[in-house]
Amino acid sequence: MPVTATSPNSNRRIAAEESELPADVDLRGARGRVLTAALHLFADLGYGGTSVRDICAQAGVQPTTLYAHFPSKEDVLAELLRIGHDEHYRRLRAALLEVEPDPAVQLRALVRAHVSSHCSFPMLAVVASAELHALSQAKSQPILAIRRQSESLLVDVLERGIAHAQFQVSDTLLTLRAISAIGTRVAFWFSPDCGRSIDQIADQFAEFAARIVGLTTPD
Amino acid sequence: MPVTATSPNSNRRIAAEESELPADVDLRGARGRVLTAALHLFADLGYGGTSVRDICAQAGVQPTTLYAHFPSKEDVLAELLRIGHDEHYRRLRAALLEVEPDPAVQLRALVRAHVSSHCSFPMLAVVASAELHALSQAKSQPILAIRRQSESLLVDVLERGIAHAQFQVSDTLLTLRAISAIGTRVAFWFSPDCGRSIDQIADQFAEFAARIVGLTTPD
DNA sequence: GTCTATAGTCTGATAGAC
DNA sequence: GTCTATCAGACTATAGAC
Repeated sequence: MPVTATSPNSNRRIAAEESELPADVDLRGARGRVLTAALHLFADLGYGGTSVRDICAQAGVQPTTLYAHFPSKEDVLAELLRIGHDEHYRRLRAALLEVEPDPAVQLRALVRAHVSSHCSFPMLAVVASAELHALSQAKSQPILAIRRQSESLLVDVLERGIAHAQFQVSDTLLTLRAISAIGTRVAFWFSPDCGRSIDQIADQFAEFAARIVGLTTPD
Repeated sequence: MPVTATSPNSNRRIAAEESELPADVDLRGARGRVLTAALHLFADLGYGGTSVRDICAQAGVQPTTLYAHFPSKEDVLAELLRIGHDEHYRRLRAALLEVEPDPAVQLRALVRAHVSSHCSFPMLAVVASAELHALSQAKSQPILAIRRQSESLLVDVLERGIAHAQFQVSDTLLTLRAISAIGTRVAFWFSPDCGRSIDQIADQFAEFAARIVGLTTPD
């Protein structure tokens, strides 16, 4: 397949134009509209580049209505990050539960879930990976805890694959970093118009992860 | 090697504490101090989270001195992004010129340069990958041009490797994205204290890139 | 819960002395 | 080129009516 859709002249940091929040988030009412508006603006302009007025204007409410639902602008970001990290962790865990306990199979399942989660919620993922630093230590702590849980799912699979001599890997941390990075960056360039389905991308990157740990594919 | 140094409780988006600018940047005088201060603050807090007053306070000059050297705060960011992209491109090109014209060798050389560049200038790299969106279209255009040049170096190598049937790759764009992502994310977690040297990381990730394109290593 | 009005602060940027 | 002084507007958040 040729190289296309390389987002040539735009300096937008996210290719996706639309984005959903996970199904369990209540989008009705002002609170939901504020969350949706904040998600779009934080993804596009960053937390610091977005004002409470911007969020409320896009949500179709007055600038003060935000404060009826959230203590502060920072808490809106914290809630979006919590939603995103929670959904991501649940998808990873669900993917693991669906497959047989073979490290190679589990690795592919985890990477597929990691990648498809970033494709399904690109704005949440961009905000999660680019705006966490805007949160105070106190508010980022529970989110970092979820992130560590998700990371440990992959670490455990890598370590089991290494212990079973299925994976040829000399440095677990670097392997973790490389495989994670591939998925993390997807959120920034994926768009439904990129010519590949989410499943195609997830399968391809699961294959790359398998190759990284030294699994060879029967062609 | 075990998993360590996973930056447990910090929500800083960059692990590196110190960062140099490339050697050809003049750090003497107020202009250099403003650039250095802005680099640290943009990397840590983002463009929108940093004020002109913050930059000048850290640089040890009065808030107006910035305007003697740059037309605006945005131009400070633009200059940092230009420096970073320029240095990155020159390192990629130099790496290519040093090796024999074999796609497998060239791929490893490019990835080593890509990774070591992000390790050597992590703050520049973080700002480049996380703050480009803060620039207006007009000011981001020349920077995006450099980025496309750098990207095409890797694309060309991938396409030659595929044409020579050395690489087993079915989707060039996804391969490009995966390999680029591994290097891009390094800037966010690398620190001299992470227990690996820049060369070790660059070599390991060059090996991962080789595996991704289907090259098998003679163990 | 949503509004109008606004407090108090910080913002990027400029004018003009030296 | 660096300073002091400052403008005009935008910022987050609050008070209080309905």
